[in-house]
Amino acid sequence: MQTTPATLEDSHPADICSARPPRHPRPDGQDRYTISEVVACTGLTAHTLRWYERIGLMPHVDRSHTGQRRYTNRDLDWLDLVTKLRLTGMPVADMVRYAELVREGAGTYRERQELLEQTRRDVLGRIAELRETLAVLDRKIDFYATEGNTR
Amino acid sequence: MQTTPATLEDSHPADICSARPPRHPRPDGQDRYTISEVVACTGLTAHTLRWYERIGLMPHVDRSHTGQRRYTNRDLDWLDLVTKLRLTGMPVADMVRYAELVREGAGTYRERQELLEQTRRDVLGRIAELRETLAVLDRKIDFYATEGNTR
DNA sequence: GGCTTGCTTGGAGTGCACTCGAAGGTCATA
DNA sequence: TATGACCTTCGAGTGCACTCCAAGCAAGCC
Repeated sequence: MQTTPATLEDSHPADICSARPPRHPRPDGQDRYTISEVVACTGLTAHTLRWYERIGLMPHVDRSHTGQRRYTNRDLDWLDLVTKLRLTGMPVADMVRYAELVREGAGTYRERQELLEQTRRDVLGRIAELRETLAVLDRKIDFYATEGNTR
Repeated sequence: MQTTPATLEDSHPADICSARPPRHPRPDGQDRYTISEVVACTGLTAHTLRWYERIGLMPHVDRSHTGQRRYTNRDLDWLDLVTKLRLTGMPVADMVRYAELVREGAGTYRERQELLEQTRRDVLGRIAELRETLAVLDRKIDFYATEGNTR
């Protein structure tokens, strides 16, 4: 697929197996973001970020010497995935399950694949539903545009 | 647009302005469904149907001489629309607003049109998001399929 | 030292969309 | 006429995904 070695997949729970255009605010090596920086670049709230960690949806985030969270680029990528999955309507519990599988290492590849394939089917179904709804909306909008202008 | 006269649009709050393939269980005239019949053909629960009425999301449903609900084909069409709008993620409060506009009559055509156009934009955005997510899922699934098989 | 800003924790609270329960009335069939 | 399924109302309860709060620690600055 690409150059990312499989070991990288398991070296840290963040599960970066396919590179996006890596628009990280800082290059790897200088990536120690405070929670408010992560808030600024993800749009999530600090409350939500801490809550994600509490429920096991985030791999354990690194801390500063005073105990404050320091997020990495990898954490940002993970949050990006979580955000996308959330948009599909995937329940948080299922995402936690996926996070657990990632933590368990390479032995769970098959199960992860199945989970994502199920999600993929859900997304396709959802898109189909939305298309149908769009058709209804278009008919109604057309009606209002036509009838609304003739009276 | 089609043969449905504009007056029909306002004759009853159900707002049937664009005909779907009218797959109604019974022809107009014999359309007096009990709540459990509506449950069977919409997939909504009786609780939800009563609740929709309580919060003003349903036009007032006809009653039998003993006070039991009797739904019409028009009510079924309205529920179909509501179900579709719900799938778009539209908040119930917004749907109630739309229902109010329908109840107010033809004078609200423009506002209804704007509301639906906004919804339309939301749906398009949602589809775009889902497509992006789909791309990420495909890349990840591909990774698991490839890496998973070589180990 | 005092002030402000930003962070920590655990637990409690919120808003949405249902979902259920209790108490009782109605209706078709045996 | 009696049984049981089905209906009514209103109010309370549930589950999810946050969202907020209080109390307290730490760092930077005047």
